[in-house]
Amino acid sequence: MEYNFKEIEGRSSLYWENHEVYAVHNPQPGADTKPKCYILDMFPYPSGSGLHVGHPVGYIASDIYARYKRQRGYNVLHPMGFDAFGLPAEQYALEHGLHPANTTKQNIARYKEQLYQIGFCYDWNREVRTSDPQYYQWTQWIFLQLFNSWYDRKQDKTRPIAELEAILEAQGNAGYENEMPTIDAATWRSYSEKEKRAFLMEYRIAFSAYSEVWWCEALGTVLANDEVINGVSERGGHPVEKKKLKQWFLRITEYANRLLNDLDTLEWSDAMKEMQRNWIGKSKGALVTFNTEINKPIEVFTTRPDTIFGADFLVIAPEHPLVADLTTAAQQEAIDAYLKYTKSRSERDRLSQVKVVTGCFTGSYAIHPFTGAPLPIWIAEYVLMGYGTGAIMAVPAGDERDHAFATHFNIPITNIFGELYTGSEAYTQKNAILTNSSFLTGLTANEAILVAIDEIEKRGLGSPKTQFRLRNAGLSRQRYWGEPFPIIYKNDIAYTVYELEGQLDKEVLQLPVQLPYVERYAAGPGGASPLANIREWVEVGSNGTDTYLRETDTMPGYAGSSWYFLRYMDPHNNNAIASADAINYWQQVDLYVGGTEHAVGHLLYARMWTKALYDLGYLPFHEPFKKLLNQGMIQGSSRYVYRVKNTNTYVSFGLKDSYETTPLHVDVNIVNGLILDTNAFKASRPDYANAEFITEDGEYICGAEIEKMSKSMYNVVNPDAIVARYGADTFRMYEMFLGPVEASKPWDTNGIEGVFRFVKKFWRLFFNEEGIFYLSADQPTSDELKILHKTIKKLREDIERFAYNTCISQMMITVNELGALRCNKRTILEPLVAAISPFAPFMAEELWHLMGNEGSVTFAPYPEHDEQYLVESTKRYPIAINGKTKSEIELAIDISEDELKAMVTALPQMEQWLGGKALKKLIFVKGKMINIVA
RNA sequence: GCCCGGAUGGCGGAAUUGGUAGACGCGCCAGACUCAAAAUCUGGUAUCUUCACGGAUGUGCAGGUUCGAUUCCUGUUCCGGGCACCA
Repeated sequence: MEYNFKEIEGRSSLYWENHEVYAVHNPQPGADTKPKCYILDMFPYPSGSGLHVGHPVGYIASDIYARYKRQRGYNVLHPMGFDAFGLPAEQYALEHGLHPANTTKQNIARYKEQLYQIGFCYDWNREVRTSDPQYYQWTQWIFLQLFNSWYDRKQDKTRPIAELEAILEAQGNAGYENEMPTIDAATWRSYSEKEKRAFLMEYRIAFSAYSEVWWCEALGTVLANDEVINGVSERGGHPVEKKKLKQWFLRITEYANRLLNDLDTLEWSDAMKEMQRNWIGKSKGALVTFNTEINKPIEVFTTRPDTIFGADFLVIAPEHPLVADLTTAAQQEAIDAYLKYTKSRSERDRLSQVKVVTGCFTGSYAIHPFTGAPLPIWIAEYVLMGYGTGAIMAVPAGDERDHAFATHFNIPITNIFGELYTGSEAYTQKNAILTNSSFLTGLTANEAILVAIDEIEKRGLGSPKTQFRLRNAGLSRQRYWGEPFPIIYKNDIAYTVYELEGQLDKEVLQLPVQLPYVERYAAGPGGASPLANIREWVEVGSNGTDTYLRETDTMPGYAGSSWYFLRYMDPHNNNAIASADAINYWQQVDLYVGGTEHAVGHLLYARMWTKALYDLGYLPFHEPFKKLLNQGMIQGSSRYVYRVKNTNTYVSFGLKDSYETTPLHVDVNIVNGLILDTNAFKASRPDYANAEFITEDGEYICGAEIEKMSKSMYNVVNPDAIVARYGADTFRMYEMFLGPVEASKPWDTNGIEGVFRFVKKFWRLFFNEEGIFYLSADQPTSDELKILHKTIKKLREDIERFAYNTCISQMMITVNELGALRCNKRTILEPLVAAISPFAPFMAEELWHLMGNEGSVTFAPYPEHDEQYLVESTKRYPIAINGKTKSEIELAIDISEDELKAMVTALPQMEQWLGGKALKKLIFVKGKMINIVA
């Protein structure tokens, strides 16, 4: 029987479905069961264009591992779902008038169809969609936990806000100030409800605060930072302005240290950990207070307190609260102009244009805390209010930016590095011995830092301080297609829906707070979310004295994706995010597979949510993803045609240099290798219909280029077409055969033929010359056994290290060797079917049943190798002269060194190899090689 | 600028701990089968040199350590990714 993948794959799919082979069960607590293994893919955002061949790489890699682990006896949780809230769907809705709920549903259906045919062993009963109210009620629930929590810095732990209230009530906040002033219990008790709520807001993990957004009047919407380029909108180039809005944030900065330190416990790539470390950006330094002429002190943060005697001026951010006070009348006009300039600049602009030095003198001076020297105070855009204290002491001799600034504005520079400072550029290394630095003179940086901080503290000028680059995460979006906040403002004070119980109708206060249906997605008044337009939804009640209004912002994409791995454990639970039993059983994700583009966003937020839920007692673990595997990108291989200038004639690649041509992308799907299907080309676009070709030997040869796989390059290859032509098993294996999972590599449809041939050869081993399924019951030979056991050993080793490309190479070798031996013995082939099953599950399932086995090959134990079949009696040793291999010799494996030496030195070629020189040494590494040193 | 990763035949890649560089596949060449093609099968295929046996060179480049280096060290070039006036 010929290998007919369509029939085989249809039958296997049906079998899996009818027998619910992929259903995963949570065992009863305490039951004696298999060990668990949780293997997770980063769930996709279902875009309108479907999957291309680059998307499934990670899914196939994790699927192979999941199937392997099942065959090794694990209870494997391997689910899939959809990150279904998000901007593109809303943008599409704005442009086409289609409701995001509908387009999202359609896109998901398409994705599922594509995923289904590739044969992933997902338990679709556990599917989650972040836009499903049954799902997002728990996203809202977690938000409420975060709102109802604060961070206890002493215990380094998230605690319920009620416990903070009890502390305030009993003793005030002494010892628990965080960023707030100290108050005593009497003061707290004297506060009004509004004052108390405002005070607590400064402690909550999920809190609200004023913050700026980019508002674009012409587009009628709020824009993200990267949608604003050079002060205008990316789409359409419309003017944008900053608007101050009250927004929700997560106090992720409280977790900075733990997020940093716990990286050491994770099996992630060093690159990935490093990216997170950089993002968190811990730096140690000191806060130092500089008094000013007007007696309003400025606090600066510095990582180099050792260079304090080199401080020649201060720079504060344009947004610094003291700017107005410090500006003298003479400088007022210049400062106003500069502030106007910085207002027009996005933070991205301010941080990216490194070469341009701008700034403005306030007219005031600060007083150097040690020398008493007057230091001019400047404002400049390179100092950001959001980092440190928004003020720096500028040390031009030791900092490049400060140096450029001082040079640009002709500010005199104090040299504190002796000859190491040349005057033309700053000396930033820490190995200098300080000069001209009072009590620090003669010390190196690392010594001086300690001495300086000590002295600063002694004189009450400041204190050591650790600063993080990480900022609190914005949780508000002025958008429609996201989770509504379960928050209601009673007389402008934010309350959770639960807190208002008894004051409003029950339905209004229930989770989920449903996203209402809208017809229009345009922004609400003053840059508010589209939800603000729906008065009947927003205005949930009024009793004459109190007004109740819903929060109209929605949550960003990362809200739903920060905890989805928990929901898969118990996806239909209506009483909790997942039952405690389910969470205790499945625990951390053992293997998480996804792209590096989520290095900081998603992975950092998910880690923070996990830590908060752990602190609050909902989880028994504080890191979500134990091992992380990053799949590389699949690049596209573009094809070009060369149009002769001002004609409709196209010249083949090899002849194009004789003409003046314009290279044009041509759809890779109408090119076979490099040969263009000229008829398909003519049919592809009306303006190509009359195209003429200058060919080479009758063929039109295209040019080729490796580029990103994208629609605009016409190099997108759809997996559906590949599966239709070669079958899913071949597709799965070819994706893996291309190279290591982590590496980026170009897609080349041509190469798939090799894998397709291999699959057909594997299949043919099970059929006799008449095409009848036939396996022999004969005893296997030692050669056959050796092939089998060598293969099993290699497969097990390579699967464990995710080297699937070499697994497939090994199976190709195996099939070639068994084919040469015409081996059709059941004892050899049956274990091979089980062994290939993770890679080619459809074919394996079919063969498994043809061999008369009951049940699915999915649970067939993965074969084990037996060393006894791999023992060799002899070994072909390479003989090298001075490290260069010259010859080979076959020797008994257990030969002694003396025997070997006698044998080798007696070889007739010895004289020639030594070339007249004496034998200095003979190196023999047992089982490896022989080296003759002359 | 800083941090991380990488560079091996015409192409994708292999070599797991310092021990026969180029496994496996694509492509290409030759042959078998065929009226022919497709499919399939067999053999060859790093480079230079030699009629051949063989010899020399060879893992981005320049050095070093070692009996022996794709692998370790130093420097350097190029490519990819991330971060970026972060005080």
